[in-house]
Amino acid sequence: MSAASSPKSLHKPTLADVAREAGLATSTVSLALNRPPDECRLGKETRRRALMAAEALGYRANWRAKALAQQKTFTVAVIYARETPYSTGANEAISDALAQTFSAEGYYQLLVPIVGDSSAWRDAVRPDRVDGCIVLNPKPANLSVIRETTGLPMVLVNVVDDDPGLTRVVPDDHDGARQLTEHLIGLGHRNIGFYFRPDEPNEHGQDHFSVTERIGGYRQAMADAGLGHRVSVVADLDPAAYVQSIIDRREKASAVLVYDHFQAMHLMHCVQERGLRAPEDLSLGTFNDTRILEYMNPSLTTVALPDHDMGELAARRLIRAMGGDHAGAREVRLPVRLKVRASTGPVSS
Amino acid sequence: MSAASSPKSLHKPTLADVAREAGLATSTVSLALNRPPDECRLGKETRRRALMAAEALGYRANWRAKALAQQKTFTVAVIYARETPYSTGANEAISDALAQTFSAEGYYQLLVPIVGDSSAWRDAVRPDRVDGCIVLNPKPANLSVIRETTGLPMVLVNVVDDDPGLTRVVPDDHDGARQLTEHLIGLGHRNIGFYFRPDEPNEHGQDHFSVTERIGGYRQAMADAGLGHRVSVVADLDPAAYVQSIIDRREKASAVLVYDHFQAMHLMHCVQERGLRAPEDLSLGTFNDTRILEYMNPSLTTVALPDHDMGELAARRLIRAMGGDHAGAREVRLPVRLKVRASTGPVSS
DNA sequence: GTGAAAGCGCTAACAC
DNA sequence: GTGTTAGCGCTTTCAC
Repeated sequence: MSAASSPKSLHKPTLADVAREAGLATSTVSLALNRPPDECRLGKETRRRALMAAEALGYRANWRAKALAQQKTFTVAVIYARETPYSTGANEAISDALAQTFSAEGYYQLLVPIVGDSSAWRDAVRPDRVDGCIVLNPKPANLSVIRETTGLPMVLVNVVDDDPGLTRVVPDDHDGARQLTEHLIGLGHRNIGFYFRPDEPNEHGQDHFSVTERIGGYRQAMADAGLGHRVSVVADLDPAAYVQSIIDRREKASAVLVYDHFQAMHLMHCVQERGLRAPEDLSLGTFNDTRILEYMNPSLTTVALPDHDMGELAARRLIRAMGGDHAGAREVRLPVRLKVRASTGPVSS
Repeated sequence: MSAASSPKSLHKPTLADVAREAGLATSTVSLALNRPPDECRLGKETRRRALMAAEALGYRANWRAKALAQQKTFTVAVIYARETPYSTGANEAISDALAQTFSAEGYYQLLVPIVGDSSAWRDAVRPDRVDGCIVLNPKPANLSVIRETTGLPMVLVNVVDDDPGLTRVVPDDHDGARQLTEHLIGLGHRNIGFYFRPDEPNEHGQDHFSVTERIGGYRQAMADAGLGHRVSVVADLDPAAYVQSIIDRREKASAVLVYDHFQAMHLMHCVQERGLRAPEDLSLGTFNDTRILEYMNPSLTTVALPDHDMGELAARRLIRAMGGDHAGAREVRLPVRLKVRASTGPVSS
């Protein structure tokens, strides 16, 4: 009688309420509710009584209590950099796939923006708060902090890192750049540039790994075609200035790979503003396949990353890891696909 | 001695460990750790001992246990429709503001996509799981389900609804459409159309409220200018067909309001593909201010919604509501701003 | 097979 | 001021 909380009509029913209703012990009801019929020895009639009572009271196990008792939260943290808003452009399909997969598997997602001081967001990534975490698109500077986050199953998405202990899912950016470059070479281009505009001089002076990868693929394709001496990577001009340098012939380029879709759109804008035409005067190819690239005039040739697959695969790997299964390759590199559209054409000079 | 778990070096220290280390009771340590010095009567020396011990052991309160004991999770659910991926276009700044505000206030965000059967996501929105929820951009069909979610403080973002019990933060879409229409009228246009492409015939046949609002503002501005008879809302043609109807003169329009930025880009694409020029042959204005609209050629005139403010305000209102403070207007309508760019110009005929 | 009881780790009354 | 104790609601040994 001491701890017997009376089943006030507005009070959510607890396990104890159900047990009383069914005339059983709480432990018995708990078993009936959580274990598959075969996995526990429970009288058929007993089980039925328990289930009926729960049903009758509209019982739902209290999530908080369950989390404490089971030492699990069925929640994963999705850590992302605020500079590249969650699900923008490249991240859109990734995050959608994460959401789909995790909710299908009964996991909740805690959205954790990396913002400011690391102590703030590190708070969310603790074993008593989440069961695992996905790290989306981190820059090297953040990665080093994240790497220290011990004791949590973790999968990195879209990051190349040489720490062999970390599981990661990445797109084959290197190959994408190679494909795009070869496509341009195939169109007769010889003077092909790579344009990239760093976000901002960040503290650690390190760009996202994909910059390196894409430039690498570009260089290699150029070298393979005997055009190594024509390689030109420009990273210190704003789009308008870059276009000007092409017009002035200081920069010789009939085709340009642009680091990402965003910069490509910006560059295209400047190109047309200065009266150049694409692809007649300049061919433009880029990375990421967001739908709006089709709506540009001309529509943009781009390297499509396997966003959806990356998200789904990362989620599945994490779920497995949280289950204790750490098998499989540390780095999974997924293939990309070149989508040729109107912004790249034969060299015209 | 009975319940004294030995402080194994790899075991996370608990309150009991700290208490033992400090030679105090757990309750005392709990007070010292959680209450501001003035709010509780604790010996200066005692408090110091408690803090030192916690520090020494690297103690962090277990989140799960705290949640159970306090009946709070310091987590809010952010419910959004998967059809409009979280943070795409219009939502980008909203979700960023939510993230900023909530994390600054110590709240976690649970990301809850509305996908498929409502039972799946309703699971996340229970008082034992989260302390409150934000509902982003819901369509009427979902809204009715959400409305039943009882007992949770809730703030709707970007939805007009006549249920007086629900707090909501909305942009003044009606006024935006009015401003844009007046802008076009001011440029000499008389035949001004409104173009809108429904997503898909959804089950309930209801469009997002902003459709109604924007068309309403457009109609009103036309009527106010004595152009009521020229109102033409087209919703049953795809962009290409609509452009064709303009070329054929079946549709008389020298200017068009397009429902959103996405459809506007698509329409612009079709316009240019058919050899029309904007704004010379057709002026185009739209809604939502995502950066890429500037990169279009021509850049697009648009009605910018107060995304950031909406997000921040919604978060603050929810935090207040979770604290028990339900004061303030049920509907907060935030002003929008017209951004005139290159896609709208004087009528040329 | 079923039930009693001991936690999970913390907070909050209430004695002392 | 500080310690004792009783929960928060569920899971899970372990007797019976």
